Amino acid sequence: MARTTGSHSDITGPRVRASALRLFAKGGYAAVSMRAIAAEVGVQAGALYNYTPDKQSLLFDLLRGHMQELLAHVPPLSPESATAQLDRFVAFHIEFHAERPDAVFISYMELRNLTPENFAAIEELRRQYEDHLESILRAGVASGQFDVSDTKIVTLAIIAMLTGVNTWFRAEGRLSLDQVVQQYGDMVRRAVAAA
Amino acid sequence: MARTTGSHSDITGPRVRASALRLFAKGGYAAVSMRAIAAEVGVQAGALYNYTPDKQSLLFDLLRGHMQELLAHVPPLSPESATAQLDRFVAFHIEFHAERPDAVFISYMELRNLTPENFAAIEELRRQYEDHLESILRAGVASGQFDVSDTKIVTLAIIAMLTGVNTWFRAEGRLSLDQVVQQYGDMVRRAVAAA
DNA sequence: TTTGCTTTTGAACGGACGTTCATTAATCTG
DNA sequence: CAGATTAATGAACGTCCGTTCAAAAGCAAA
Repeated sequence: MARTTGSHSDITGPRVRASALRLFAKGGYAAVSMRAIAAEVGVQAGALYNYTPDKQSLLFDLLRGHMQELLAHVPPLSPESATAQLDRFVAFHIEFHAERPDAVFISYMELRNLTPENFAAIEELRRQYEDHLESILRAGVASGQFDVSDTKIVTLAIIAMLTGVNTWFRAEGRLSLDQVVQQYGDMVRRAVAAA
Repeated sequence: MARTTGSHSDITGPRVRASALRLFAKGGYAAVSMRAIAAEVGVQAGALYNYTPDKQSLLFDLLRGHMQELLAHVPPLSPESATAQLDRFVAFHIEFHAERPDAVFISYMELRNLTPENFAAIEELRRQYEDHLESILRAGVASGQFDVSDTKIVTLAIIAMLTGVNTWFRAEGRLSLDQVVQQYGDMVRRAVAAA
């Protein structure tokens, strides 16, 4: 046997990435073999190398793609009030992350399995995202809407809190995503608002 | 060669656990081999099996030990004001976690490498810790000191925020641990305080 | 229908993995 | 000092790993 009937790179390529994402999220990069990914796609291990030069690139491409999509969708800074922008950021972060639990998970868990160069590239994208939120906080401090003594720390605290939603939120659970967004919006607003 | 001069289980045992903790935190459970742990201890791989029945037990014992120590040290509920108890909890959580970055790290990252039974045991300990914070929040709501509509969510949000400190805090950094505790105490207090 | 391109197979490579165990040396007990 | 106990070695087990590649087969254009 060799090429199989109906095989096309336009179909197999996305399936390779989807299976790798799912399996890396479930079992961890180091514990998932190329053969396991191939089995889910329905090909032999050798065929994966038509779609990635190696296993490391497969991981890196997934993380970079996720971070680039995150940056592409974050609501841009605007002349609106800082409070409105912060509300919008909270809603965006929770909703965007809720739609991509696997990608979010590996973006936090598999950083240490990147080569140093690949790690640095992802960290740079993450820093850009953090800077975005910090800009909103700075604007609020400047306008007197927020009372925050250290915008860097509060940035990291807010992002950690929001991303934590992914560890427990289930669409079929007690609360709707909208309710979660409301609750976290309240907490964040109160944590930074000027008296 | 066989038994080496100066070898004692009282010495080697702790060194095995310390090396496993350090290497699991640095490289991940799946990526760290028994031979790598043995090399750091200074023995052959076979000698590790005097101290653990297998690799999985080594991981589980580290996680369980960490969670048990956490529960043993958390300030007990008291008749104090809820606000004071919450402040104390925030300080405790940040300080306890800052002292054990490796154990904290593997307790979050390596859960999926536990067998289902071992995972359930750790989750139960974690639940106890979360319940402790939620009891403080409930007490504050009952006394009118806190305004929190969903104590479960706020519990998870606070713990995620506090644990996030470990991802960036460095003792030699810009802020002292005391300053960090103050900042997070402020944020948490404002996020839950009644108007 | 032929030709060239695309896609996959399946075997093979060397190496690393967790774990076991007979053997042996060091240490402790009395 | 002798015997019992403890602790480690080092080789071996079967298995799986990431990756390579010649060969083969499906597909598309002429």
